[in-house]
Amino acid sequence: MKKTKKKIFHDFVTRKGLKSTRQRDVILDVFLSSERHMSIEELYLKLRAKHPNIGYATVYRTLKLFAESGIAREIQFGDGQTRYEHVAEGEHHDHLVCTRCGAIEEFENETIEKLQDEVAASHGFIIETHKLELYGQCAKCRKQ
Amino acid sequence: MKKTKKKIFHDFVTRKGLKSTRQRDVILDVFLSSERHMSIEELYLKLRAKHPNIGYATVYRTLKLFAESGIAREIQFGDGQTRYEHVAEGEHHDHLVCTRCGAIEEFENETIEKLQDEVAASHGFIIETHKLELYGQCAKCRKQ
DNA sequence: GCCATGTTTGAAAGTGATATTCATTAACAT
DNA sequence: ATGTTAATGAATATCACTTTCAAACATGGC
Ligand SMILES: [Mn+2]
Ligand SMILES: [Mn+2]
Ligand SMILES: [Zn+2]
Ligand SMILES: [Zn+2]
Repeated sequence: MKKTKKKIFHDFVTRKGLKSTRQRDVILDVFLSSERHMSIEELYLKLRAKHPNIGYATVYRTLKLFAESGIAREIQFGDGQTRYEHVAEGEHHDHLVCTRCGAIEEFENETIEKLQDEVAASHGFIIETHKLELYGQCAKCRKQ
Repeated sequence: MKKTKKKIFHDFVTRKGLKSTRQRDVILDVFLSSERHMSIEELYLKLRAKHPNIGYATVYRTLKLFAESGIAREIQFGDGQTRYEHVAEGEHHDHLVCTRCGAIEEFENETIEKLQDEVAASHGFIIETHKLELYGQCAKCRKQ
C-alpha cells in the first residue's frame, strides 16, 4: 500500500523535528490539486485567492520542503522561473516543451537512460541525476 | 574552406547593419582565446586585466550577439551563472558535469539523438533544440 | 489547560545576475 | 568633414528569489 503524499510529507516534518502548520497544510493542498509543472508564482496566485494572508516567502520555503521530502521536484525550463512538479515514488520522466505555447509533455525512454549510463561510464563518470529536455513545436502549434 | 569565427561574426555585424567596434573586437579575441564554458564574469575579469575600461553591460550585450551570430552558444548548468561556449559549424555535443569539482566534459551520441527524434515524433513534436546534461562524479573526484 | 521552548510566519529589506536608461562617444555613409 | 545612427559605460532598474527579525504559533512537559 502506497503512502499518500500528505502522509509522506507529514512523516518528513515529524522526522525532521519541524512543525505542522496551517500554512503548510494549505500550500500542500493547493499543490496537490494543481496540474504538474507549476511555477511558484502560479501557485502563489492560486493560493492567494482563498488564503490572501499567506506570504510569498512561506510559499518558497514550503515548496523547498516538498522537494526535500521527496513529494516534489524542482525543474527549470529556462524561462527564468522555477517550477515544481509532483513526484511519484520510483518514477522518472523527462520533458518535451513547446516553444510556442509552453505546453509540457512527459516521456520515459529506457533506452536513452541506458545509453546515458554508458556514455557516463565511458568517461569515468557516475551519474547522480540528469536533465533531458526536448524543445520544439507541439502537434497543435504545428497545425496553426 | 571554413569561415573563421571572426569572419562569421563580422559578416553578421555587417548584414544586421551593426557597427564594428573596438570593444566587440577585443571581447571576441578574449572569447576565442578562452577555454570553453566560460561564465560571463570569468570572461569579464579576464578582459578587464588588459582592458579595464570596457563595461560589464557591453560584455553582456556582446556575448548575446555572439550567440545570435552563431559563433557561441549560451548554456546553463544550474549554478545561476550563464556560460558561453564556442560553437563549431555543424557540430553538436552534450555535457557531463561533475557535481563535486565542476569539471565539464563533452560528448556526442548519435543513437541518443535519434531516439530523441523518435520520442518527439511519437508525441507529434518537431524538435528545435534540446538539452541533455548528465550530472555526477567525475573519475578524478571518485578516487578521492 | 498553561507555560516554556523552539519553530514558523509575513513584511520588508537584501541579494545577485542580468537588463535598461541615457548622455556621451564612436562608426560609417555621403 | 559632417550628419546620422548605433554603441558605450556608469548608474539605475528589474526580476526571482533569499534573508532578517519581531511577533505569532506548535508542541511537549507539567
Ligand atoms: Mn514532468
Ligand atoms: Mn560544451
Ligand atoms: Zn505548442
Ligand atoms: Zn570532479
